Amino acid sequence: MKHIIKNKDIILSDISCLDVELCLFCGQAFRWQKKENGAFHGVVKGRAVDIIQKENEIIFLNTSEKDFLDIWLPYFDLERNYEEICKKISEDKYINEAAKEYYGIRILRQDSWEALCSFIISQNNNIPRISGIIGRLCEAFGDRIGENDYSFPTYEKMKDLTVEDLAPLRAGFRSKYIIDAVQKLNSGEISLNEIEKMPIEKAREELMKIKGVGAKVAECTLLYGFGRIEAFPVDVWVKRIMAELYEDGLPECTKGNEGIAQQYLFHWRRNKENK
DNA sequence: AGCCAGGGTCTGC
DNA sequence: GCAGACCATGGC
Repeated sequence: MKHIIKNKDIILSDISCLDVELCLFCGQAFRWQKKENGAFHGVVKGRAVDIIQKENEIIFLNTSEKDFLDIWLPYFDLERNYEEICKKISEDKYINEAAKEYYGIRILRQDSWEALCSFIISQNNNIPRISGIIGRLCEAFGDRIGENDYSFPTYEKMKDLTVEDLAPLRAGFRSKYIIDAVQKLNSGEISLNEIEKMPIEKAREELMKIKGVGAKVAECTLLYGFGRIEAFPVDVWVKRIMAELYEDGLPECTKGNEGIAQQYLFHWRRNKENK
C-alpha cells in the first residue's frame, strides 16, 4: 500500500485486504461512528480523524503525514501482510468461507490501556452498551479535543477516582474492576510496558492479576492492545463455533494467526445469527 | 417476564 | 479442578 499527501489529507492506494468499515465495526473497537456522509469518525491517541473509503483508495481527512505514520499506519496494522495470512488460514474451509464473505478485516492495534479497560467493560455485556459506557467514560474523564471528541482517559488521569465516581457510566459491577486496574497500573504493581516485552504466557498471568480480568479479557487485551495475533479470545460466539465446527480445536493452518482467524469466525458466526 | 450479551468471582464440593 | 449462584444494565 502506498500513501501520498494532498493538502491536509493522506490518500492510501494499492489497498490490500483492508475494509475500513469491517475493521471498525466487527467488535474489536467501540469508539467509531459512521457519519451521514459515509465517513468514519473516531479518536485514537487523542487525535480525531475522518476516514473515507472509496473504490481504490482510502482517505484520511485533515491529518498530517506524521500522524499517519505514528498513529494510523500502526492502528490499521498496515505493515502486516494480511493477504498472505488470509491465504494461509483459508486452507480451512470454514475460515475460507468467513474470509471470503468478510474479506478486509484486520486486527486493530489499539492502545493497550484502552483495550484492557474496554474489554473489562465488555464482560457479560453487549456491544452497543459497551460503546455507551466507554463513550461516557471518555466524556467524563478524557480530554475534550474537539466539539464532540474526547480522548480516552489515561490511567494516570484516573488515579484518584473511586467506584462511586464511575456511577454515571452505568457500568454496573464492572466499575470496581476498572478501579482495580487503574490502581494496579498507577502503583506499578503491573506495568503495561513490561507486559509488552513478556512471553505470552507470562503476559496472560500478569494481566489476570487484575480483578475482573480472566482468560477472555486477557486474551482480548493481548490481541487488540498488544498486537499479539496468536492470542485467541473465546467468547460466547467463538465458543459456539468451536462446539459446532472445531470439536478438536483450531485447524493447524491457523497456527501463529489464531487471533486473525478468530476475528473472521467471530464476525461470521455472530452475523449469521441474525439471518 | 425472562433471556441474553465479546465473563469473572466466589463458594461449596 | 469444576459446577452453579451471583453480579448491573439495557434491549428484545
